[in-house]
Amino acid sequence: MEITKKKLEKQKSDNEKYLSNSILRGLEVLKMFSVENQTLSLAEIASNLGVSRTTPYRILYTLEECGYIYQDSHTKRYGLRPKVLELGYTYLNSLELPELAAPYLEKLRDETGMSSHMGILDGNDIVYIARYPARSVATITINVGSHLPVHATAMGKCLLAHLPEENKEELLSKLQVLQIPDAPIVEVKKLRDELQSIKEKGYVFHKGEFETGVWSVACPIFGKDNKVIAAINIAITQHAADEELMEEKIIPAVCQVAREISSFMVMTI
Amino acid sequence: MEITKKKLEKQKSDNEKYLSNSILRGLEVLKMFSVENQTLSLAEIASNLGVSRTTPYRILYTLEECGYIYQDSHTKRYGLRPKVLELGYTYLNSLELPELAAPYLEKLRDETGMSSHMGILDGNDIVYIARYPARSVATITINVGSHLPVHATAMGKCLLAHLPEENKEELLSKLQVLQIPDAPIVEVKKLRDELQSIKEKGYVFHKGEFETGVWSVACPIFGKDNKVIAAINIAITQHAADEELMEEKIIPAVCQVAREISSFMVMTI
DNA sequence: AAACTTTGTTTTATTGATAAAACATAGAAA
DNA sequence: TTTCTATGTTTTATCAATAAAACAAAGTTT
Repeated sequence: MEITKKKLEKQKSDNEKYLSNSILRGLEVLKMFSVENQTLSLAEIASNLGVSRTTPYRILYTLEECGYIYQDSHTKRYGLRPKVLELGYTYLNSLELPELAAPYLEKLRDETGMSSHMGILDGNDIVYIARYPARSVATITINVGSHLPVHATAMGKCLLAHLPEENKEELLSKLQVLQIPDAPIVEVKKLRDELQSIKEKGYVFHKGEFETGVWSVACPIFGKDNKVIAAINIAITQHAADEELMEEKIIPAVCQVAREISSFMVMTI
Repeated sequence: MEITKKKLEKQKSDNEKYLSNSILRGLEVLKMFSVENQTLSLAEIASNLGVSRTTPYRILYTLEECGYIYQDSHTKRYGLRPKVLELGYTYLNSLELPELAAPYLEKLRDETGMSSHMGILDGNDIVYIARYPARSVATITINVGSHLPVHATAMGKCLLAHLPEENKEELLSKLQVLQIPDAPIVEVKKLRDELQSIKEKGYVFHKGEFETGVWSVACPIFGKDNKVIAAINIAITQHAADEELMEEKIIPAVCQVAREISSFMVMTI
């Protein structure tokens, strides 16, 4: 009993000794709001955090005072304010990537009539950094800033396939250990074979799989030294998709635009 | 002496009693990174915060552990990671506004060859929520998420002019009290007259002024009940601008697109 | 090479954040 | 209505975050 407690304390002082609960929870609160939950009550926030209502009461006071959230004086419910954009945009603005690729992605969207995206690697995830939704009414709704497990998306696999061997293996073993919930199970051997064939073909064509109901064609973008730096894709809802069209027109179009972006990247960055 | 201290303590317990320093500083650290300062050292962050190095040391440890920042193992310097996008994009994704206006803003950009933007009101500020940069090389670089004082921009004045009287006066008095640094001095009487004429004309044409070297044409966007909900603009660097072109082509084009967006807003939202 | 400066990191006393409890209020159920 | 439950708010004891100081290591200046 004594020993167990000591061990736990030891672990804490090794791994979490400098973790700040206040900051952890403050950021968690900001991330708690979503398209589905645009407003939240104090009780909801407290329950989501798994703490008493005192803690978020103070956090919410602070965030409101800073202008990141507002409180409806009648319903007492909280919601995000535009100022939260300041937090992420400093990062996005520091990237040249989406800016430079914008005209190409728009062209691709207009040529195919489907939504085009760009994503980069962040740990085990693909992060969407640019998005040009199809002009049609029913469109794909994966937004800029979204994170998805790298092995669950066409863009992710595409990026993974073209990574240097050492980085690829490191990521694969991490994915196997984690076995991320809601994502497909990682069978490393199978995945490794798939990545090999992706690398040879130069593109990924997903018909459904993880992104249920979505067809997706992805290609890698290369920078200096022929290193993969990003991926682009075209996505369309399954019921609007046509296999022949995809094979004959869309895949070549995505590959073509990816090559154009890559050669532009090599020239500029 | 005694009394002064007591007074200060009283004030604190009234206004700041629930303010959390940890959260305040954590968010300040995230905002400290910029296009100019993409990486920062512990000492720089501590000095910017005006505190000892211990505090940011802990904050940075926490933010790194959460995946919002990284530390270069060699230089020891810190930088933002893509995960910070998660903080702001939940908000942007909850807005229909930029999504619905996108095709119109793109059209406007392509017709004029200049950068188009959309902004909304947030307290005393205009926040940019959509941006379509000109396809030319030298372009305006006011990014989505940027905040500017409402009376310093064409979009801001445009929005302000069409606000209901009570809200307008409330904002004007706030602006006068604050006298925001780096922004033009607010002479309420003069500004009120200007807003009146803006409301009659229906657009704002800025030749320079606060946004030095930038010409800008802004129009209001109206939603249900004819309430102003946003503004759009076209911006171009001064040396590329042409007064006759602006007057004859650009201003009518912006007004036309603004009307189109407004009538679409009334129909949909 | 020696002294100085700066930077990152660790330790400890003090200050501030948190949880539990108590309270107030409002809406739902009896 | 009365009771009950849920929610927001305030108070106080405990626990975590902070500043100051001390330390180690690297880079500069002398």
